[in-house]
Amino acid sequence: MSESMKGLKRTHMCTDLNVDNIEQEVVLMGWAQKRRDLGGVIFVDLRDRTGIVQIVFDAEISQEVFKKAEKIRSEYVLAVKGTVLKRDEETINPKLKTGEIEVKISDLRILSEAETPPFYIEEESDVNEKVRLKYRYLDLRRPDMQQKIMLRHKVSKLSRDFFDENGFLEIETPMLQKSTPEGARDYLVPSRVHPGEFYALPQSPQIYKQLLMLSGMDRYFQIVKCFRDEDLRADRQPEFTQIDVEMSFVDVDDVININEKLITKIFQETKGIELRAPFVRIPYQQAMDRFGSDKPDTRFGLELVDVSDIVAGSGFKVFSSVVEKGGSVRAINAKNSADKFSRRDLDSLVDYVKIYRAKGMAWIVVTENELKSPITKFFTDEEVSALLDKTKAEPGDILMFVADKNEVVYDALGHLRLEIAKRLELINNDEYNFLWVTDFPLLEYDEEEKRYVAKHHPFTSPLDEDLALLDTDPAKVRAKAYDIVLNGVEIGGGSIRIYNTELQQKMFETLGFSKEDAWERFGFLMEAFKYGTPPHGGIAYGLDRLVMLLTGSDSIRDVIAFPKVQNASELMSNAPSEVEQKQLKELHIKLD
RNA sequence: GGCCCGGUAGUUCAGUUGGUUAGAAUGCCAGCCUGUCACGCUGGAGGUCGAGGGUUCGAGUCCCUUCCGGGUCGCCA
Repeated sequence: MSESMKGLKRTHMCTDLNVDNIEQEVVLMGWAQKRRDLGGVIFVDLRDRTGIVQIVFDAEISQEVFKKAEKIRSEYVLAVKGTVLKRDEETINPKLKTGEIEVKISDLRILSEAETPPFYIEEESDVNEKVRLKYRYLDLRRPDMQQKIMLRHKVSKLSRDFFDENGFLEIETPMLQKSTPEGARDYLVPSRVHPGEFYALPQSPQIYKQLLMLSGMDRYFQIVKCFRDEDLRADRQPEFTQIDVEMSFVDVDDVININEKLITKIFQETKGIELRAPFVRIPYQQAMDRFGSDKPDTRFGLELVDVSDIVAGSGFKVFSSVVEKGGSVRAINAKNSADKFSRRDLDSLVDYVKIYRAKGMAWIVVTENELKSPITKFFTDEEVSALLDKTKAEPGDILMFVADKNEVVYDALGHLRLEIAKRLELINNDEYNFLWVTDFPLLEYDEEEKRYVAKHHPFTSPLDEDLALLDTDPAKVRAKAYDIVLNGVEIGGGSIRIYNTELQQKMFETLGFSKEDAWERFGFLMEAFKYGTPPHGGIAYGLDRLVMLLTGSDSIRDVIAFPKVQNASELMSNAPSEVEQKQLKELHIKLD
């Protein structure tokens, strides 16, 4: 049975009502959260996206309405007309925003009945995510999910308003574009009219936004879906949303300044948090040396200490040989952890660093009277005291060492640092530490491909002072690239771009492209640069990650209305799926 | 592709060394109940123990394969 809502027009959302509405006749529409039938009186919690209000059915008002109210079950959709009443002092519910009032109902329509949902619609539901995602439309009825989605809207809206006020134009760029196999895997879209040819879904609107600068649009932004066909993580979805930004006639400081204003505004207006700008800037190399990561969480210490010079000539071959081969030995001083980490805990930390390819982890437990350690016996007294000195070790501390190629040492200790902080509960969840990591390397050497690849992307400009190194020592060239990091999460990244044909071509050469190959793939861009290109640069934010952090969620799935699961499928609709032979034939595709 | 964790009523979970008819809470259904808001009381229904195979007199429990979900390494210009 489903009744018409004809003649009834909603006057208020559920939690619009308060003591100012007393005696008013109102019409509400929403879902029955819960029915409490006491025999002669029935209470129903009526819910919409604003929250809950209690409605009351009394047999004395109308037998007919009362009979109908007895049929109400969870998640029935109701339209009700009634009078707002003040609750008696002893029946006020302080847990509800509308707890001081209730609505006595004179007319009820059951607009839609509902099967019993597979899980109860409530805040902080502990239901398995598998079930939640299969019934995502029900999951999204839960108040905490609705708040997340509403906050996401607010961040989008604030961004749009901010960019509009600052002279940016929102311009759409193509979803079907040319595949450029540098970087992540593309999602490919077959062309029906060009047999054997494919479009790619954008990994980012990078080239188009640069061309928009060349077109004189001056300032661009777009809140835009991007696609990468790579394995998923808690903070990685195959389709995700970027706040994409590009500006003309700017250098690094200009981009950073305006973005600090954006972030400050978002935090002010969503969380009421007053951030202090300018944010800290840390050059990439310093970030690696101090935190072992290019996205450091600076809410706690535990910084890395390089002890290579102390152990280089020591009798401990594991350490000295690593230094000889150009690697390093670095340590973290876990302050005051000696009574918190048992031998077994240390063993588990040794296993932990092995995830990141470290071969092991040495440790020294410093106590009032002695050093407990499997390695101190290999060092002279002078070496040991130099180690304690440099790491500022005091009784109660534990020193943890990893020796390897720099890359491995950074990775292992960078993650170990986070793990120790987690275990020692050093992280304050109410703190929001923003910082910029700057001066990224332009290139990194890819052992597999035996060539340099762009660390950011191939359109990134080198630092002016490093330009000459491009010929002599490409690995040393730093880029005008910057990431914005919040509490150890990279929420955005960008760069100042190359804006002339020669440098762009040289960049492709350095990346090992033949001239023909570069022109075949990116010729339209280099051709465009010939026609008068303003210096330009920009940034792109991961909107999902930003909202994840703003809402305190553990996964970006919680801030995306209809996310994919780990194998990139969608549990509700069961996408992807096989298609009909006829469709394949039209697309000139034969399956292997 | 690798490693780790999980899958038992609708839901959240328990299930001992392999041993009777697989339990609890909650939800659901029915009846009663005029001030509840985790309403209460009485009664009831509800299970392919993810799937397939194996070991065994006997498997939710042990073994193999496989599917599904989560985390993570690789990967993510």
